[in-house]
Amino acid sequence: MQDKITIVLKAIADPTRRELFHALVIAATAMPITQLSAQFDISRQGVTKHLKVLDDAGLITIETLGRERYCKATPKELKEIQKWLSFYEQFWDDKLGKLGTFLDNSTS
Amino acid sequence: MQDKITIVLKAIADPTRRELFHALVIAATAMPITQLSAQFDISRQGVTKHLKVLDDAGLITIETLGRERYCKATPKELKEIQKWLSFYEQFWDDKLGKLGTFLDNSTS
DNA sequence: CTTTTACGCAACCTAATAGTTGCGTAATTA
DNA sequence: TAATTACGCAACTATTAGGTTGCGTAAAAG
Repeated sequence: MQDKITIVLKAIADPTRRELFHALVIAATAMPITQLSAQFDISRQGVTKHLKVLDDAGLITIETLGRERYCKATPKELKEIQKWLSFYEQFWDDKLGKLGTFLDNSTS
Repeated sequence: MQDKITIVLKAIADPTRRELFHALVIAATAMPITQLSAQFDISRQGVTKHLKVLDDAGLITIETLGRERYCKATPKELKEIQKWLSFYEQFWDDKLGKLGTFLDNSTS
């Protein structure tokens, strides 16, 4: 299977999914799928598929209430990316320009 | 066309490309394609394709010297992701739990 | 009870991705 | 000069992704 970081990165790599996620974050309230998809010009099913991907990545949570399914953003999961990035920060302003080989304690 | 952040995120969303990028970062020296691809169990052409994607994202640079093409990592471009993430940091530990609507000054 | 609404499931289409192999060519080595 | 090496280009294949439509069903509204 795919590892966590790959799932999260793939989820936010799609611009439509970033928009969906963003809409949920700034809404700051849970929103049913139909209401959410009204803001986008793709079909409800298209939105549902994207939400599935976001859900699998842990970036949103979905809760059923009656016939509606309320989605809300869980941005905390973005820390996964922050964690991945953190290893490379040390190389950003090439403080460590040409130092040969480092200990490889980071994953992929 | 796709915007910058999408290109960068898609580039690092693939595990093989993250490995290639990582290998170049820790090598801390430019490396010809064949030498680099020797560390991977996909074909040279497969590696070349991935390098093209990383190059387009600005995550590596490639320089031709004689018959060889030297690749080196340019991790600075990861700042693009950091920038995207920064907007959502404020929501991480739900400091701003249920505050209604915020100003939407971030992109997608 | 009937109608509408919100949804999931499944089938389908198309385009993009990750990978391959074969071949040509320019640079290096023998 | 001849052989080898490093590479790009192109064609091909299989799988995944983003999107659609149609249909069934359970909940809510009339």
